[in-house]
Amino acid sequence: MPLPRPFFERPTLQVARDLLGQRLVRRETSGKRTSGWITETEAYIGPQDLACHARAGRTVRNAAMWGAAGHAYVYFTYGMHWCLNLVTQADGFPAAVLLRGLLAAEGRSRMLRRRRMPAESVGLLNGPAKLCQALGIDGSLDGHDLCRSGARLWVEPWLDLPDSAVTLGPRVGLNKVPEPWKSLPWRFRVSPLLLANCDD
DNA sequence: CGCCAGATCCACT
DNA sequence: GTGGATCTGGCGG
Repeated sequence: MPLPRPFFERPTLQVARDLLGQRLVRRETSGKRTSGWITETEAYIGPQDLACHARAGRTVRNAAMWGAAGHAYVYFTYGMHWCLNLVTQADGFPAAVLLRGLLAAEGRSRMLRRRRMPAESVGLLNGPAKLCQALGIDGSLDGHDLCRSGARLWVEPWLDLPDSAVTLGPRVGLNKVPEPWKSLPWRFRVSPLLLANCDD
């Protein structure tokens, strides 16, 4: 059962926090599943957030972020990478959660193959572009409804983590973004100690 | 280990 | 024409 739309309609920081420990599931045309537990997220909230793609208003690229919660916002960057966001809050307000890291759950060998990595390797899903490549997520899923039955991509409830298992920090890769946006603690991670025994 | 250049597109200015 | 919510491999300490 996918997480329902009301989960995503809440404040973005809450959604980013609560997505940790839940499971992102991708169903391919073959019907096969690949999935992973969410270990790292970032919140991007509104036109005034100067790190958010919506800072310059609504564009073709960021249109999905302005739409209803519970949809995917998938964008292309650096000439070769896709990144996945989950749209939050009210229809008409641009906000989303960037997924930055997963722990492999189902379909590890297929994910390794898509990433062209040998078996036994680490670093399979620890990055926003890596997890998209591993799960086969690209621009064709931009605007995809994660809450509809028959979705190709959705989030399943799994673990509810206590606050003691969550670490906050500044968002990553915001080189030219001015303060205070650059340093706001809007990055959420499952505490590294809890993942110390886990490979990807 | 850490630092950094190069890869490689496309939406936006 | 520009530069990015990134990744990888190469190089030096």
